[in-house]
Amino acid sequence: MQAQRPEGYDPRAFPPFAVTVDLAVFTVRQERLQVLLVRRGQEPHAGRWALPGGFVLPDESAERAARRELAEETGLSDATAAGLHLEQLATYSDPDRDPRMRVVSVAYTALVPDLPEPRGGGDAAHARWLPHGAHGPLAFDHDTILADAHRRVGAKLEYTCLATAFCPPEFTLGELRQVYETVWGVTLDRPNFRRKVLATPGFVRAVDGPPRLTGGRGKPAALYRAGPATALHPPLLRPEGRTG
Amino acid sequence: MQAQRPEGYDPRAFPPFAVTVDLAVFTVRQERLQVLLVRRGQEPHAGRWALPGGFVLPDESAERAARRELAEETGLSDATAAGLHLEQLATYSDPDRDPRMRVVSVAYTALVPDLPEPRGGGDAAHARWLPHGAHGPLAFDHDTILADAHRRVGAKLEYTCLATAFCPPEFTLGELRQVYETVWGVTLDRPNFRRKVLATPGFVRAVDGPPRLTGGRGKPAALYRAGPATALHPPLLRPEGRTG
DNA sequence: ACAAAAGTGTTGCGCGTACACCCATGT
DNA sequence: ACATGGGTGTACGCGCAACACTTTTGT
Repeated sequence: MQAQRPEGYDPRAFPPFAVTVDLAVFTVRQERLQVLLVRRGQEPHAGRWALPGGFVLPDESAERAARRELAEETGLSDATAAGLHLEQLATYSDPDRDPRMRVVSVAYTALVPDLPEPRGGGDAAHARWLPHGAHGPLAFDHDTILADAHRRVGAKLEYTCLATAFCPPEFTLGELRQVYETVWGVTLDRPNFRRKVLATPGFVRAVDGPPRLTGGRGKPAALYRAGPATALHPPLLRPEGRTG
Repeated sequence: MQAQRPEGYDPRAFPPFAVTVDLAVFTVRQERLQVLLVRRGQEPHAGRWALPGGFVLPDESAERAARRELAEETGLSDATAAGLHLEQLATYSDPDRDPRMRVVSVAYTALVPDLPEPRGGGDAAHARWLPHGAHGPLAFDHDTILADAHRRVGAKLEYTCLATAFCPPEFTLGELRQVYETVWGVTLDRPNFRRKVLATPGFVRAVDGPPRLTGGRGKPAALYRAGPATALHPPLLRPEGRTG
């Protein structure tokens, strides 16, 4: 980019771009995929739901801005939010995506476990979890962003160990399987899923202490923690055809 | 992002961000992976190689800016450049990535066939193909961008039909295999590769007319064109372990 | 004759799929 | 007793890796 530059470096000489971050935050809750959304109070798109987000400040990277916004919107402490999985998705730059001015937005995807309902500390008073798809059309191009994020998350479950990011620190294999089934919208064969996960070194580590717990009815299940592995080899392919 | 906004909409009220695109353009040439680079004439990083790129104009999206720059740097007509594979990679926004001012750059990856050496029409006088790795440290954070691009391309070859983007309109299976071997840095079993490609519906279509051509010594090979398929199922996994 | 690359055949193993079956708990 | 979910075992089949082998060109 810095190859040849038509004029000097007076910042005012460049078209005024605003740079923001948008967050597509997912969780699995009540056997449904849920998205963190805020309700817009002003035009444009007043009354619609939108992805949380905000401006990138002059001295922070987009990643830092995204993590800051994530902490604010979820109402978690910065320390807790620092441990959440956050990943850059894509940048949306259509000149008309915001009618007010030129806004380029770097979208991030976050995967969080089943957190308490966000009682935002001040800034994000009405950030709420909504089931994915159970909200009307979102503001701006956020429907596109959300669809891209969902596709990305579904694809990454196939070849990474990302699914543990949806789970609490200790979880059962049934809960982990629930993540896959919810995100993909399919049902998986329980025995095969179990073998697949346990056969992948570093995916999960068994908790040896009290090796069982109940999730309601049925036989108590062993507990596991996320392992050090990040990649999944060979991949855990979802049934049926492609997603794209 | 537009959820709550601290002040009005005077563009001057926002920190001055410049938004640019950087291009990681790959080709396979002489059995090597080559990258399109420009030499910097001014500080900072004068004399170093850098990725081609430029500013996003006020009324164009980043994608359009990238395609415009691609046409300029390769010296191709807009019509030809419009057919090239272009894909958003990621956005780089470290506050210190450019010492002059705050520059947020959206990086794109392009895969092109073995084009004639770019004799840039004016703007890009010294854009050149260099073998990947045969250039010193690049300017700014372009080493990071290039490494990310290479990793992305390698991964996408596994589960997409993208490899044909490196090939001319008609190509032999040997040339297609060369793409995989060059990008991955491995050697593939020829018979198995052939079967794998031909068994994937829509990956390639045989050219029936004059069904052979010579690439030097050896038996003449049948010619193929890229098919309509974009995904590759099941994937064509590279040998050995992961890339990350 | 030899090298080099295309194309065909064949075999065996690994892994995933699809089941059947037992175990432990709540109602 | 029965439903529900956890955990173990097993058999079938597809896909791929790893060869051997033939064909067609250039030198």
